[in-house]
Amino acid sequence: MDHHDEDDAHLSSQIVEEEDLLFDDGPSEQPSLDETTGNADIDKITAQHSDIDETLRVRLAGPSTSKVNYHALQRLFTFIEFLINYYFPIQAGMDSVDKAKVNEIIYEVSKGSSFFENERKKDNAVTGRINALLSKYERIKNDVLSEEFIIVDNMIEELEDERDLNQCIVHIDMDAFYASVEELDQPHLKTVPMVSFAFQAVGGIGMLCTSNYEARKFGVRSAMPGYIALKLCPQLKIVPLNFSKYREASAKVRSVFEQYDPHYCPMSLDEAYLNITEHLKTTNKSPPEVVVEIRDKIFKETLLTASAGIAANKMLAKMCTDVNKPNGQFYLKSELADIQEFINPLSIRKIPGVGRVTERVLNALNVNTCKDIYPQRAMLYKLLSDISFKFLLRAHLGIGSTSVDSEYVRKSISVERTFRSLSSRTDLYFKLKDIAQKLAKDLESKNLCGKTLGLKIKLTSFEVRTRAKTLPGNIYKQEDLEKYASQLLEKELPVSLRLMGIRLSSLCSRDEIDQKGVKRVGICTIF
Amino acid sequence: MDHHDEDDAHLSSQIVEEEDLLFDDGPSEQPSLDETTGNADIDKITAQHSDIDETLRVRLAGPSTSKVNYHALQRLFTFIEFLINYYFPIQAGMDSVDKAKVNEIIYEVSKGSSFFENERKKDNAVTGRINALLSKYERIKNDVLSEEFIIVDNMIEELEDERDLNQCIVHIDMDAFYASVEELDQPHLKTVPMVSFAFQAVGGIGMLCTSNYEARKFGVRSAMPGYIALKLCPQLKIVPLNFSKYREASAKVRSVFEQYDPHYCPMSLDEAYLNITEHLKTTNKSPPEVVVEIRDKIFKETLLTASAGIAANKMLAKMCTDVNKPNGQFYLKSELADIQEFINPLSIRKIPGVGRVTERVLNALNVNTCKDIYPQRAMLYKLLSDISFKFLLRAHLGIGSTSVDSEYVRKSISVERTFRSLSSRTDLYFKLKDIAQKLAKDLESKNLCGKTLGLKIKLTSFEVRTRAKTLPGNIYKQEDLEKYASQLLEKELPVSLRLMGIRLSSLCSRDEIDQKGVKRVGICTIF
DNA sequence: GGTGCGCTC
DNA sequence: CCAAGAGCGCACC
DNA sequence: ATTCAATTC
DNA sequence: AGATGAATTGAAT
Ligand SMILES: Nc1ncnc2c1ncn2[C@H]1C[C@H](O)[C@@H](COP(=O)(O)OP(=O)(O)OP(=O)(O)O)O1
Ligand SMILES: Nc1ncnc2c1ncn2[C@H]1C[C@H](O)[C@@H](COP(=O)(O)OP(=O)(O)OP(=O)(O)O)O1
Ligand SMILES: [Mg+2]
Ligand SMILES: [Mg+2]
Ligand SMILES: [Mg+2]
Ligand SMILES: [Mg+2]
Repeated sequence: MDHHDEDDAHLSSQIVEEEDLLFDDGPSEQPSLDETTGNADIDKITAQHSDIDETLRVRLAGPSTSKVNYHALQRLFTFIEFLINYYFPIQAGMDSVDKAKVNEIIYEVSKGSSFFENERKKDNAVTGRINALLSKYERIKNDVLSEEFIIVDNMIEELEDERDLNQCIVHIDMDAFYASVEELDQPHLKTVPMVSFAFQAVGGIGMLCTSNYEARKFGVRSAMPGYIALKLCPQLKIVPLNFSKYREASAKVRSVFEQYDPHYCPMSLDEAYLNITEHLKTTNKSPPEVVVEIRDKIFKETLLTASAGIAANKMLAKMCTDVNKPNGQFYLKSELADIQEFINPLSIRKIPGVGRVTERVLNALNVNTCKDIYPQRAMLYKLLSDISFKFLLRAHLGIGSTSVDSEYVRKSISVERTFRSLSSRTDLYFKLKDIAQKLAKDLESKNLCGKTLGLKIKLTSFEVRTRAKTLPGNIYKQEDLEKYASQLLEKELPVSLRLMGIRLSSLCSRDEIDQKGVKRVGICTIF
Repeated sequence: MDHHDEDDAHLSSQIVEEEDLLFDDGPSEQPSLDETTGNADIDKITAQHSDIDETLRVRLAGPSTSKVNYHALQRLFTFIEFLINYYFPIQAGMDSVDKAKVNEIIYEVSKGSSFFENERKKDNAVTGRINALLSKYERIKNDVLSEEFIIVDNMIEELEDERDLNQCIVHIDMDAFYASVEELDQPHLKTVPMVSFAFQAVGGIGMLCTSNYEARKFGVRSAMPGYIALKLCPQLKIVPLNFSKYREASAKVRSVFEQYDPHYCPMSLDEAYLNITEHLKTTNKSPPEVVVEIRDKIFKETLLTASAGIAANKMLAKMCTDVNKPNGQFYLKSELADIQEFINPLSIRKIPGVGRVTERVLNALNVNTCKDIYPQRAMLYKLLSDISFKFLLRAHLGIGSTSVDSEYVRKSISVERTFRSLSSRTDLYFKLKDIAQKLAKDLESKNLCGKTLGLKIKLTSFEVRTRAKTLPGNIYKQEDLEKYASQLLEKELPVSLRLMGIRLSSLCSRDEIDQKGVKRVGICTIF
């Protein structure tokens, strides 16, 4: 499991400013976008659907949630039902359209590739984990577990003490951020031709960073390789990234946040938490009215739309943002009953921190929606780690952190690159040098050094390995990074690689180290 | 009935270029838009709903169709139903929201005004007409009418001869035209604050010409007085008209039409028919592909969106445009079966030429949707005029004119003005002079003169009267217009008026008349 | 030909 | 308190 | 301290 | 044929 979000400890990956991801290596020709080749006999593929590898199919569909937006749908349903009853009682009938078709296409197009085989391996590993869990589950599922129920219920009481319903937390997330920024300069991308955005070009088009809502209708999503996106949507317009533009837009947005909460906590270029409790005292607007105002200012400032969630804590606020996603907001009142009503029907996948693997695991344990957590609590307590279990309990109770703070201490820094597969030691060492150089530059600009050096390699089979060494003192120079990384690499040879990366952790500011790299004793240390 | 559209005779009101509607009379202060006064206790009004005056309520709601878009809804239903069945079997329940509420508010706000009383009078008149029809209907409804069936079925055979399925007719209509043009210059109008557009200012805000789709959610429509729109939507942003901008945009759009059909037939600034049969021979694109291309060019040219319908004739094409209205298109294949399937479920109100009165009449005769026309054909034949009946038959059969031609001969020209009520003869004659002057100017610019002069007056009670006189020769000079109009007005005095207008018909070009105003003999006359 | 009405944008 | 303006067609007289 | 897997944007 | 990059956290060893 993960739960890097939502702890007392600071939210993970808070910043990720995605600086200079414009590469200086590799063949930097613009990928020819008119390459509308291989238009895919999609219908043929679609026809022959089989049920085997269903879980793989789902996994291959990528990490994005999709499925169904319960609350938004709920509103739609009531409105539709009203129309139906009011105007005519209608009866219809049809079968599958989108989701399954998209998954099927991705599956067929992927089949056979190294990537595919590696994914199959991972999938099998998950299946193994699940089976192990299930056999434990089988053993206990008929037990009464009265002791466990007591323990858990005490635990819940303790967690309840964490609950703070007095803060008004807002989560704001720009809609299709990079895509929308591009549309500002090229308004024709907004409509009929649907666009999306290439990340990098090694051989082909590379990976997509995001897609506009037009493209999403075709199943085109973040983190999808370009060539698959083109199968799903041959007209797809692909445009290269312009980080500086996104950073500019982000700065404008943040200047608005600043006005409502000077301690606002940015989570990425397009996303932040605000605690508007204090601001509310200065106005007689209601929370949703304030948030409309914020989004309005953002729009006036950038011509970009944002969505927002308003709730008692960060977890709930984030979940609320999803409810009315493009260009909408959702206000969850800080009442126990409202919170329960909101959380219960949601798929556990909507909990931030529950991804596709955790979802599969929990589904196997008959936990599909948040309301399923409570009746299964004793069983989950026995099967999951303490941290994971408490994470789920908090989610089910709608309890989360309310601390919104812009202070941020980086814990690691890294550079990694994918390339056409290499095996020769000289080629590898050459690449490694580039990577070390880039990392050294980054360390320089951030005035950082670190004691733990990590090497990451990805085999051509997509298997990933990491090796690390904690050194006696802090390093930051290119030559040091290269030297220790090379030592780690040496032990892995011979290998055929498609990626290498270097990471430095156990960081500290260079101002704090003496010449030998040993960290000076902090002034405020306790002796 | 009407049926000015869809005949062999040219489509009515083809042009209506809405020239210089910027008034030179009346107090031309900009209406104070911040006048957010009288914010309406809407909920109070809404609470006390009663069923009396239901038809009046509907009438007061204004002429726009609204109700329900069957085909669009059908698609929505099937998709929603799929989601429901696929993800969870849900049951909901709710009551009235929009339509009824809007009608109720309009009704309550209008009640008591002169306008309201006049509308009530008209409504009663329609009720009377319907009752007369119904008593005829009662007498014959149990007859077998076998003769009539035979006659009608022969008529249908004849009409079938008119059917031409070999043309590809496209109807294109810009979305929320004036509103969208304004949004180009003021993009912030696009979203949260909803906008709409004032026509004229006498005392208050005047009439709205159109509203953007945001405003339509509140029930704000074309031809609604501003003060009612503000009750429905107090945040409504009202902006004055800028005809020159709309004309510019229209010209750009038409330049696109020109490329696909040089004989395209504009029906208004934002609307035209094209016959793309010839164009299709020059490409291997399908009709919908060509239309996507057209709409795409329009967008690239103007940044405005258009909707389109593609079908075998003008009537069907126009109906198709409505199916996917904002920014969409619908292609109806030119197959008998498809046409029937398309037409049958539609409300008769969707037939262009069937307005709110005809709808009420037909509903009273148990004709609600187009498919009801056929079984009722003998009855309708006996109750309606030959022209009206044939009009309905054609609509039901999906038969319509395919002639698309830009030639246009104007049949009348007029100027009319509303003002704060006047009664004194001197005031009235003074106004009449202004009107005559404006008409003389228009006649000058179009090089026209005419033989029939009409006076239109609207009493303060909203009762409208027209008087006309056909003169021995053609006139066009301000003094002549004024003289004859004054003679007609004189006979009506004393009256208290809110509008006067002068119309000239039986037109001909000034080049064709001799000095006495008598039309010269046409060169091509047959003797 | 004159008048009223319905329809369209 | 507050409901447009331009144009066309049909029905009836 | 090391490694791997999961998660997020 | 073609499947990112930066960062965090948790679990296991
Ligand atoms: N997997 C990824 N790899 C690289 N960049 C990503 C990835 N996912 C998202 N991003 C970048 C591009 C996005 O525009 C930006 C913000 O992400 P996110 O808020 O999740 O989606 P989005 O803003 O594009 O759409 P939306 O928020 O409307 O769903 O972060
Ligand atoms: N009484 C009226 N009814 C309709 N339109 C009118 C009226 N008076 C003036 N207009 C003008 C304003 C409109 O923008 C323009 C085109 O009308 P129309 O195509 O019916 O609506 P629209 O283009 O505003 O919206 P949409 O076509 O999306 O329904 O004609
Ligand atoms: Mg976003
Ligand atoms: Mg985001
Ligand atoms: Mg329009
Ligand atoms: Mg129109």
